[in-house]
Amino acid sequence: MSHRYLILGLLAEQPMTGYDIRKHVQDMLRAVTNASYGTLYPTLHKLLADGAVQMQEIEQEGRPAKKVYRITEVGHSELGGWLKEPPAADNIKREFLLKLYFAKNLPQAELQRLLTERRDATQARLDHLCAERDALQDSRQRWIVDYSVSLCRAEMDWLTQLEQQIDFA
Amino acid sequence: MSHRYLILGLLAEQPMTGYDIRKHVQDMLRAVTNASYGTLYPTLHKLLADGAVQMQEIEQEGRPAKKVYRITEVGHSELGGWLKEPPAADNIKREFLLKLYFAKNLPQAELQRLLTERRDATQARLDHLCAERDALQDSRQRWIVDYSVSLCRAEMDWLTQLEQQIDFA
DNA sequence: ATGGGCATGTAAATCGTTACATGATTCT
DNA sequence: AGAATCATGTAACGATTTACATGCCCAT
Repeated sequence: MSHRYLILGLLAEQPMTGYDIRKHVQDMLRAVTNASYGTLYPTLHKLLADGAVQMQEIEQEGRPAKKVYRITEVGHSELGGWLKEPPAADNIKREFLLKLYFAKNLPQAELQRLLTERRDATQARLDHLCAERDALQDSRQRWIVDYSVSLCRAEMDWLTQLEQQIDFA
Repeated sequence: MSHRYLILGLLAEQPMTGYDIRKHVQDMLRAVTNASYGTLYPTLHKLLADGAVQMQEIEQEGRPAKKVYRITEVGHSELGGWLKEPPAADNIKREFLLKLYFAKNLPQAELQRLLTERRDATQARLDHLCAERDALQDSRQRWIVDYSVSLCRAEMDWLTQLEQQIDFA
């Protein structure tokens, strides 16, 4: 997935800095991507060079100026074109699952640790999502969070079953 | 995720060709990665150069020889080391979700099409997984398939709810 | 004073996809 | 005849991560 459209779409809602975009990615769009600054800033620069976004430097007291980006007409039409195309298939890498798959080469204690840590991480994520969800007014944002919540819950249930199977084995 | 360990792990179970590995990825390990030949073959060559795997050319009648790879002691110990480390976080790209997030810039018809196509794809995947599951003897393989089934079901439920919300809006 | 949040970025290295190229066999 | 399966690979390109570099403010 090109992060180009991620940025364009976010800027279509409101002007933002690169830092803001990164936060949105971490907060709302975790289930979409995990883009870091190393991806985001260069893409922003490219978008600027292509005329799809504009940049305005805002002076701040006591800290360096920040660069606020906003989408242009060019950017809008590019976004529109992309939205109409069918989405690319999901691309997912789950190292955790791979280790589980190879678990027979592992002592039981290690296997249990793997599952426990996964459970803890998933639970933490679920808690965070649920807390976040209540604060949202925007329905689309709720859709995305609900998606993540559903998947987390499904994974928790699966983990529970798995742990039982392993305990009785 | 380095596909290095994926290959090592598969070869730890039985010797295979690059082609076989690719099939395993498509069949059992869809939820883990989607690596293609362009990743797999070069990684295999690297592993061979590093002495982590061995290669044996098997002549075949009526078709070109195939190259069967098997893991070495070096490879085993590298795999063992990797297995003990905590897994990297999931790395996820879901363009579909991103388009949904930006759906307010889209006419309702497009939105519905997006959801319908997703539903169809997910259902097809679910059917395939369920059929596959019944044929499995290996419990670890069932774990992975069960994981995928759980997530697919959760997504189907979420889609149903979403579609209802949109119809009444 | 230490760590976290705000805020920007770059460079190197690696990772991965896509599209191409080849060729025989078997199934429909 | 045409498609699928078996079987190998490469090259070009694009995407992404990681680690680094900088610097101020605020709270503990």
